[in-house]
Amino acid sequence: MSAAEKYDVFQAIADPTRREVLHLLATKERSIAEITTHFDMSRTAIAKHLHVLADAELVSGTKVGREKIYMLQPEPLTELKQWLAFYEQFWNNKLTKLKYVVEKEMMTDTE
Amino acid sequence: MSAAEKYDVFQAIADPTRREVLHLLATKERSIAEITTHFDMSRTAIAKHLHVLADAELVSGTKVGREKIYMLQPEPLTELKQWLAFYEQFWNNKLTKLKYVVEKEMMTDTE
DNA sequence: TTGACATGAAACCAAATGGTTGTATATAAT
DNA sequence: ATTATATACAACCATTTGGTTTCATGTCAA
Repeated sequence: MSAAEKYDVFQAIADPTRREVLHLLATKERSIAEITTHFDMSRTAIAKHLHVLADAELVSGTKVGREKIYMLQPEPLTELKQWLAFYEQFWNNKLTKLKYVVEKEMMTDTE
Repeated sequence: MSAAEKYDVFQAIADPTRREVLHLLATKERSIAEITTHFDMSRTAIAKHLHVLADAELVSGTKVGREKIYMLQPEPLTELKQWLAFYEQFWNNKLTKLKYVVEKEMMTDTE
């Protein structure tokens, strides 16, 4: 069961419906039908979204009887976290500069 | 100059070219032409990507002479960070379990 | 002022995306 | 055995996306 790797994490989370699905699966495992009840679209559409998420390995599904139960697999989000970490230094710099300015102002104001 | 808000951060970073553009702008401000030299596509295509990024407020451009200089605006990434933070608790749980196992092994190994 | 340069904007296009409906198959319940 | 349920899969469709080419405009340099 290798990943076709057609979709990566970035693409997978780009769609708001898929983010909502992830959020639902964060609470607990759910069947396709159960997930569908939370949306205003067909079961097939949701199944497709789940395939995209599974392709990005953000969820995994196992067949239980006639149901397919999907569960969250958050590991691939580490890639996103690492990507973000690189940019954090930039907005942290801004905050640092701001903090410096504020503190300087406080000193000149109060003394 | 309000945001048309057609694109959000999630969509903006979904495209690998746009992520590369962001990475380039992290180093320094650059003109459209300069950015284009790093890619194998037309200047117009890059300009479109920059519009998407600008729409998501991840970059801003100012005209200087006949050039348009774009710079990184990392602030909207905080939204992404917050989104991620929610899911971190899940994979942290897994890591915590792993850490526990490792430490337990170390103790039994070294003492 | 004339030409080269940098961009803007419009028209166009193929492929991908996000949805639908319809049909088939496997499992559960009566 | 029959019916209802849960899903799979294929075909189809409209819109969006990511790219192109072409033409117009503004600015810099000679």
